[in-house]
Amino acid sequence: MLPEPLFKYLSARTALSDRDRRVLGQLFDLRRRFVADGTVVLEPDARPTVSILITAGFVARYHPLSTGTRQLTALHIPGDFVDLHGLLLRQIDHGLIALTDCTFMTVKHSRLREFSVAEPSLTRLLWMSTVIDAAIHRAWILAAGRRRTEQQIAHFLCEMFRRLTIVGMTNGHSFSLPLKQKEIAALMGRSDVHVNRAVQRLRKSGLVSWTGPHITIHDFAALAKLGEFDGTYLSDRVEPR
Amino acid sequence: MLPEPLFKYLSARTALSDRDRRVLGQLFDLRRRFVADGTVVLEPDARPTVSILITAGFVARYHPLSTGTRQLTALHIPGDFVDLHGLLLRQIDHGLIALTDCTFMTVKHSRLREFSVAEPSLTRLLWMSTVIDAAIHRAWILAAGRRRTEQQIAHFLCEMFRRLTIVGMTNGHSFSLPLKQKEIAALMGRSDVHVNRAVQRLRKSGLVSWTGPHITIHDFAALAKLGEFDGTYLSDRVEPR
DNA sequence: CGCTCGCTTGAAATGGATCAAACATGGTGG
DNA sequence: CCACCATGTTTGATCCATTTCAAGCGAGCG
Repeated sequence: MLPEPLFKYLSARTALSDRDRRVLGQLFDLRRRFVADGTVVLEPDARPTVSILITAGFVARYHPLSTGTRQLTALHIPGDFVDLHGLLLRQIDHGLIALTDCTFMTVKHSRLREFSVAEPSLTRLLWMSTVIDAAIHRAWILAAGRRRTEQQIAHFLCEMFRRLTIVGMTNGHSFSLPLKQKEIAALMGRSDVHVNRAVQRLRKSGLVSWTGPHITIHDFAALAKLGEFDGTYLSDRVEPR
Repeated sequence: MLPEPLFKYLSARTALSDRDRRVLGQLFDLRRRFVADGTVVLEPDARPTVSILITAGFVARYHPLSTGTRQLTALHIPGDFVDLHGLLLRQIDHGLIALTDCTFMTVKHSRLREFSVAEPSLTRLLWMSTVIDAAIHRAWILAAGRRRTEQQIAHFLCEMFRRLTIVGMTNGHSFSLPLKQKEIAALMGRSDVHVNRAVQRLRKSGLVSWTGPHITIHDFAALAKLGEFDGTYLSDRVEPR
């Protein structure tokens, strides 16, 4: 069966027929993979032969730094194909690390290659998902260039809220973001101390409640304005393909 | 005929047969497009029906800011397909602006869709080019995050040198980068004044000569070390597909 | 010759990094 | 049940990177 989060991810962007669902579902290997919080899912110089779909948990792309630490450059959630890149590029430029306990499904690259011959229209949907990733990257470049960390985090919260909503992981205006502030800092490319202060300022502004992993956005419009968030790049609307 | 820069771009990543060359070449519309420096090639909310390949000149992706200015988030050079995104996503989240006089070739989306049915293997090559774009974006997120401006620029120079070399636009250790410092600042997400000072420091370090658009890298290895540049993400090696 | 544009310089204000320590927590073993 | 530890969050102080505003410089061009 087509994993539920992927179904939601795709359904938010295009109409899927029953056949599409069935055919896509047949892509995946039967065995699921479970990994614990903190596991390196893919080493930076690996040459994987399978692609990974997240069905539960959070995963980050990381780049090793000369200081020995890692900078995170992307955050992936259930429904995200984290490693289609490996199908197109033999050598991967980054690693993947689980930020929570996770469940994956996998697809063999050989299977994906057959699929691209047999199902060009559905293949374009997978292609689309990598293009959305790129759009998200550009939004992050933009946000990183913006002046205040507070705005950058506001933007990040808006994005996560929208992405999590698509896969059904929000509850009203609330959602769970099981990341340490240190990890958020690594994602924002800022120091953890500074991120902490920015978070506190956001809380004081009354736009969001944020205790531990539990986040509630009280005023999405205002938060979006603060972070200059425009969700167009997430392409979450139903369109013909 | 297959445009020369695209041929070089692809050849650096995979082996192309004569047939591949011919079939790819037939993708493009016969008419070329010429646009002048400063032209907005694509408005941020456009819904293009063609994709654009750069055959000459430099193009940037931009995002309008609330201040009325534009931040640039990517720089594209000859051989780059700048707008395959439009094929996969109906609504574009950013604009394209010519930073120099440019020449383009275009492909109709309808043509690309047929192509993806008829030529799945070559389609994966186009897909690959969008995945490389994403990898470049991640490298920029990284550079914008933890690095000082000087290092960020060093990284940028290394990347441009490698990318321009692939499409045959370097001459020994020299190349032409016809961008104003203001535009480079917009790409780096930094102020123009600060970029200027960082450039001066780079010049003083003796690693590069840089007068106007003319850049010479005297010590690539040292520059790469400074900018923590690892070109893996550009995937410029010949690999089977 | 004077104007414009892009590059350069200076000084003041601020955001963010870094180092170091205090303050929660929940979890563990005694 | 409590003392203790580990982990994550918060606070404070200092230093440096970067922005902003403002003005000077130089080359190319009508």
